[in-house]
Amino acid sequence: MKRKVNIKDVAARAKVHPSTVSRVMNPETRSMVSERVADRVAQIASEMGYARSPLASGLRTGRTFTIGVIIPDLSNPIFPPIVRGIERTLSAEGYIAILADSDNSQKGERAIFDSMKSRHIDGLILATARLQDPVVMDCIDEQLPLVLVNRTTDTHDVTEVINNDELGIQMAITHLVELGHTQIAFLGGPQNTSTGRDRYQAFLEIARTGQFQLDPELCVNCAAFTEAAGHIGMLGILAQNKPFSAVVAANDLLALGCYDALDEHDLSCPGDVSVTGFNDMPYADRLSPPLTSVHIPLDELGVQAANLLLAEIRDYHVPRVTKRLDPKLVVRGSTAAA
Amino acid sequence: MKRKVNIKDVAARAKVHPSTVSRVMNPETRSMVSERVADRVAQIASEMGYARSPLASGLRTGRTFTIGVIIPDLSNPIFPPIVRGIERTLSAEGYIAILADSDNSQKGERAIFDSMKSRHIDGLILATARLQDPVVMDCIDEQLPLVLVNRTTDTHDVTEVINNDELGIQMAITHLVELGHTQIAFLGGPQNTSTGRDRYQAFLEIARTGQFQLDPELCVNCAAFTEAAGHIGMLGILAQNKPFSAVVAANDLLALGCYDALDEHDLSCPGDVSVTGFNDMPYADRLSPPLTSVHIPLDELGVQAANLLLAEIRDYHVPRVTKRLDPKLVVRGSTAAA
DNA sequence: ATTTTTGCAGCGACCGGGTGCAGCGTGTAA
DNA sequence: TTACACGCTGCACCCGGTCGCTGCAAAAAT
Repeated sequence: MKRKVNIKDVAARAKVHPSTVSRVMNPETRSMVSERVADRVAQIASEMGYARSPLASGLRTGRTFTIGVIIPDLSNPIFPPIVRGIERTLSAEGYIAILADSDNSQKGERAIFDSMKSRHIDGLILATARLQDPVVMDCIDEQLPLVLVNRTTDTHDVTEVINNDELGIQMAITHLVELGHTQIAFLGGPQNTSTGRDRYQAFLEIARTGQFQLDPELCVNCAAFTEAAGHIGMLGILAQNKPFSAVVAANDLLALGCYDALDEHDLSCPGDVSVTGFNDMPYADRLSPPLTSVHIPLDELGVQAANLLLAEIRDYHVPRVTKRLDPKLVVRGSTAAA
Repeated sequence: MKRKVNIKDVAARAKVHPSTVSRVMNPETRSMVSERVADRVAQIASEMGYARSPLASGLRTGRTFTIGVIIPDLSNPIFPPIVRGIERTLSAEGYIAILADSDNSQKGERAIFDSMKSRHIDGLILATARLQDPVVMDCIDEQLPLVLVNRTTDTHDVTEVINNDELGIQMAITHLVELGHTQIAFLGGPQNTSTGRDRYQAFLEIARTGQFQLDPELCVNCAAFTEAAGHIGMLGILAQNKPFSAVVAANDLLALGCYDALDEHDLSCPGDVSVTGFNDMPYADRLSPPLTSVHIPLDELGVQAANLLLAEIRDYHVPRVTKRLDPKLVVRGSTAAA
């Protein structure tokens, strides 16, 4: 391993004090050095291939230009686009992302968080939040900049970038009603997540406006946002032998599980039952049938989260905001007239 | 921000020298301290909530327990499972992954690599490799542990975990031949990547054994592993107006582009043309039609890559190996008898 | 001409741990 | 009783930048 050139090497060659080199190499302090000296030092530094060590400077300053990103499940196709948006935005500002998958476990999340904390991350982007989430409290206690993405919590005063779920559910229902559906089932997600709860609440809320017939027994909340859970949930709905002609799923993966359950009951989609998803995951247009879904600007979610976090890092006292991005409905082959 | 307890605080409370605490807290040096003292110090440290700072120790030792992971495109669905396998394996050993997406650009990859280098990563997992890749050379020059995953290079003496592409292509062809296809087209990938080249070469190789009719003009290599490129490539094949009844695509996304092109020519799959993909991306079974594809153990690819890297970190002089995992063919609805 | 201000670069402690070496006390063999 | 070995702990310096302070000289103000 070739020895790296350090600040002292540059200083010696430029016949200045190491601290002068330090000031030159740091954009924020460069103005403290006369232009003549600065240029010469910068020149020599680049000739010698000098690169600042974020480790050393981080040790002194407490800032590492490192951001933690915790997601619940990388194999859920909505997260890669979000992560990508985050990563792209952060790296443009000189930050890097350390990514971890909590595997949907509280314990895992805790361990990851501790490991990240010990590494002195400058901020955290959390996509795993439960409605009550100890990690969120910890961040607030320690004044660690935090942004929630996709999901939110019951804790106030946290910056978050989420989808407008109520609007999304509204659009799905309106679409189905316009197609003439009057008996609509709901396949929901885990109620300890904001996405699960909010979409469920929105469904109930809109039902109350009387656009369609609400049957509480046709509303089933699944244990997880997975195909398997959706499958089980949908079987539960079908087992009741009640009439319905459409299903609003709180998530695309649930909708896929729903496809399976319908298949098993020899029901066709959209012939017998129309299905709407939520998230518009990549390749939703390629599914069989192509899934009508509520499209969320995933990449944008990531970009905004990263930008808000950077703002909070620069000044911890910026006001906490909730960015609610509007989704749009993408109509495809899984919905048809009643 | 509450001040963190450091090694000196613990030392003072335990009435020992800081260096003793240091030795106790580091598993590798703990044996240098008598068991009595070690237990007491460890006890006090945990009471005080002491956590070692990887930054500080990294500065001294040059080891940061941080691994760089560079992938070409996180939105390509084969990468999330690989990343997940990597991340899971690394974190179990106390390492963390810093993830970056090179966006398929050499320049981007370079910049990311430099940034990672300056952060003193202990090793690098690269999924972006071109056949000639300067980053690979750099790693060797600097003796930075490196493992290539999914793709390989022309450079020797690099540890790599890749799929057995020849076997995969072989299985796809055999399947089609058994279905009675005699005129088979090939939709290849970029020839500056190993996966692009190897799959193409395998196709030519197997053609030479005479199992089917090879028409070089029915072999088109696309500019990228994307749907758009596959679409264009397939249109090129169709434009020749030559007879063929099956297409072997070097990648699932190319196969999707192929679906589109067939659609535009009012050809049905598998009715008029059978299509095989490669990678068996998540939800390939959900596509319309469900894609017959060569399944690669993606998660396992990541796990093995991480383990090999850890071995190389522990001892840089372990022999370089090439792990070639065997794929298997998953037959679905996109292939049918000729 | 003298004092005051201002700008610039040097100095050295410091961040939080790691590590070679010295010193010390005890045990053991000669 | 002396010599030597050995196990443990303390000491001091190191890693690579950063930053408050100081001193100095030139510029500006009086």
